[in-house]
Amino acid sequence: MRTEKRKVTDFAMKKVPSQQRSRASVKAMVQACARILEERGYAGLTTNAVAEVAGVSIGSVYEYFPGKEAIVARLAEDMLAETTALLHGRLDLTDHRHDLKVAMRHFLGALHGLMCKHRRLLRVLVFQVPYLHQLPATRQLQQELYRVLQTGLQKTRQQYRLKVAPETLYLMATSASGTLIHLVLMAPPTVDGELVLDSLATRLTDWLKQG
Amino acid sequence: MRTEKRKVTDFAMKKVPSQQRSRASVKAMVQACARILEERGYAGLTTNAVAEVAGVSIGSVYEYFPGKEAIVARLAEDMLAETTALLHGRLDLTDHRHDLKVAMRHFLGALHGLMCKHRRLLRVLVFQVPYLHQLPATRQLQQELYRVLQTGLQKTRQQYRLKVAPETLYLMATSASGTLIHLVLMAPPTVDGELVLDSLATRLTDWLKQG
Amino acid sequence: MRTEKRKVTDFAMKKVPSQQRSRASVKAMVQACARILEERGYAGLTTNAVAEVAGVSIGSVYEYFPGKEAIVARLAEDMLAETTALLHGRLDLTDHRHDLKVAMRHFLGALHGLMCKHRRLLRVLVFQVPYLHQLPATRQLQQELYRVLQTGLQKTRQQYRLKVAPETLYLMATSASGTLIHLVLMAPPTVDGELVLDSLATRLTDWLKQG
Amino acid sequence: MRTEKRKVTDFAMKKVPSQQRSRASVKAMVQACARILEERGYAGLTTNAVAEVAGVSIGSVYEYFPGKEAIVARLAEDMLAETTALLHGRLDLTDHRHDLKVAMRHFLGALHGLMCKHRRLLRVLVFQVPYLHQLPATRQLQQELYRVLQTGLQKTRQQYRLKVAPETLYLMATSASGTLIHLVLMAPPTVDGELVLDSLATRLTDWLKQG
DNA sequence: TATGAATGAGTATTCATTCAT
DNA sequence: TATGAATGAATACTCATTCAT
Repeated sequence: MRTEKRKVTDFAMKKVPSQQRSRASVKAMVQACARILEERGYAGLTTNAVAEVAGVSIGSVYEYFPGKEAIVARLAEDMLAETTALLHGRLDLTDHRHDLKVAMRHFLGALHGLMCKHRRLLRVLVFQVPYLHQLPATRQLQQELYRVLQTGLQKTRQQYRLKVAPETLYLMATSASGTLIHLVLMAPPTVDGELVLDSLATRLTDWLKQG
Repeated sequence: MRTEKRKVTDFAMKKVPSQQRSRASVKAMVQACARILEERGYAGLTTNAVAEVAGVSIGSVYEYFPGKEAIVARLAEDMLAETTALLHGRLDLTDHRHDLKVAMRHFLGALHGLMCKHRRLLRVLVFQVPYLHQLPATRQLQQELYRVLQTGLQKTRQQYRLKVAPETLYLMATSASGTLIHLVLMAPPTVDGELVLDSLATRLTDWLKQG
Repeated sequence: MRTEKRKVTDFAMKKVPSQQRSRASVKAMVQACARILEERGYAGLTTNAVAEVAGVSIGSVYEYFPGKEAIVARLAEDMLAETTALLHGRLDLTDHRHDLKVAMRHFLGALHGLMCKHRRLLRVLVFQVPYLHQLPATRQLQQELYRVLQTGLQKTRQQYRLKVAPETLYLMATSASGTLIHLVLMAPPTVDGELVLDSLATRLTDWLKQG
Repeated sequence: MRTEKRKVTDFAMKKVPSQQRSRASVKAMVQACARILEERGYAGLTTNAVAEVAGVSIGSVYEYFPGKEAIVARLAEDMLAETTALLHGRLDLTDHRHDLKVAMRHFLGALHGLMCKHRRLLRVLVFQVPYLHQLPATRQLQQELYRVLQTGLQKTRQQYRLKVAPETLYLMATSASGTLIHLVLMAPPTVDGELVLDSLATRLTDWLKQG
């Protein structure tokens, strides 16, 4: 029997590990996936490589994941969780500050730090994974960012009696994230990140006050 | 990208060999397929085995065939051609004889001989190949057999002023082919094939005269 | 210690289930085997699939069976038992009737009905299971059929004072079973099964009276 | 003689086509490359596919390119040329206008139009080609953009007596290109591109006047 | 006994690349 | 120069079977 191929990327895990042993295995696989992406790029990510680096058999990989795409999806989810946790923490900072610009700077700095920490991995995810934007985690991250920005600014806005048009908010979000991506992944080493962040925070704040 | 599997058995060749070299390669692959089926059964038929036995690279196999099913299909076509050639020759015999029973006996004998020649291969094709009845060659063979029988008997019928109901013809065909298959593939060695063929010819002839 | 390359298939159960629960499990496995064969063909029959469909663990499957071949063998035995029971019942019919043709028709009808009931399963068993003819149940079934035919006809023969040569009996048996197989598994839907059975019964009876 | 495990990608053509026919072949290959990237993604780009779609032999492909990376590089160069030509044209517009904001809007609109025209191809290049940022054309494009922006604004600046810090220029460039990429490749269909461009032009102009 | 996590040999298939014609 | 047949290393994925719990 021949088999026809059709693109039906499946990002869900086949089975959720319940026992302790299997949970450790799955964790090792996801970590192996991250390491391989960093060191060899997406072209170097093979299921066999994941198995080898994780120290499990290839059979075990397919026990839990339908293919490497699902491992990447799981990795993205872990990164999303880390980011979300951080953002929520930084949001509190926003609340307690009276200076909008300082709060903004903190927010950007936190994001920037996290992105730098995973720079190599991020570069591969952004520039090489063909289905990154179909990943549930990616969609959630975008929503999350938007929500955090909106909620955070809402309070500030009330404080400052600011009104922000949705258009402006969208522009701010893309402008900020675009600049951060650019800064982290593409800027030449001569560029001083801290200065760019300062400048970005200033611009965004001004923008906001005028929007 | 994951790929979904759907049963879409493809029996057609990917490419028809045009150059002499490639035609020799394809022939070697089909012969290898036959040998492997005989010696290891259908479970032993792998594309890698075909390549190895044929003395070509695995890449060459996939150059011409989409999968092993297509190689089997091609083998079946070659066997069909051999059978058809034989039947047509034997049909002439039918024409020149005046004794219906003798003609029938010759016809059955010829088929039986051919089947015995490929006994091992036939056994595997009939009892192990899951898609044998979907093969174009199988359908053609059935039609061919039916046609040969019909045409051959038509002349005899005119000679003898016999009338044969379609129901009877179907029964004769299945009865004959069933018995032959049984005789060639399943009969214990104690059974005397020649006697069975004699008896079958007699029965069929009587049947015909009464039908 | 001989290690054969060619696996020597083992059709026997490892352990006979004694407790009620074990027997239920084994029954579930065999039924799962039947369902899978019907729905996915022999290529789809894996020990893991059997375990899943049967709702038991893969470990339990190997507790009772040395491999999937033994499960198929067990399934064949169950089918043999069903067939034997039916045939014996139908044989009684033969005894009480005075018309040989009617009795023969009943016999064929009963067999045909049973085969139709398991048509899909039968098709897979006959055309895909490589070791069907090595199965104890298959051999027994053949013997049983032969025996039933012989015994049944013996009485009839005495009644009618008929004498049947062994050659004829063999031909009748293969002719009948071949036609039935053809009718159930390969006939186009345009063929009227009842008519074919009528015709077959007539022929066989005539045959018998002449044999 | 060092043999690197990690293949050192070669982006240069093996041979520059001199004859007319060769030039047509190479053009066909590059166009085929573009079509395949659009329709099948980078994973679908194989040298064999390029040859087939271009209607040339696989041997010819390797006659001119050392591998598919070089074909992509050549494609990128063609796109660079198209972009450069357009930008230079739009730059003239900037010169002749008195309203900075309108000029900026035209500039952004022109870029946006070009990007939309190649949206599918651009998406694959940006998000799937692992070596996009190593491509000579990519580096040149960045320089070109920066240069155009700098030159264009220099004149405007003189006109308006504006002074722009390098930091601000960098921020403007990344902010603009990031927003455009986001708009063209990632924005949900609900986003009104024209409005975003208006807003972006306004912000950049204000930014400039304050910088 | 029963479970199911883990194993890894084995199979199908692709695709960059060479080279005889 | 151009062709395209041939190669084979590399990759995805399955499934029979074992064994610690």
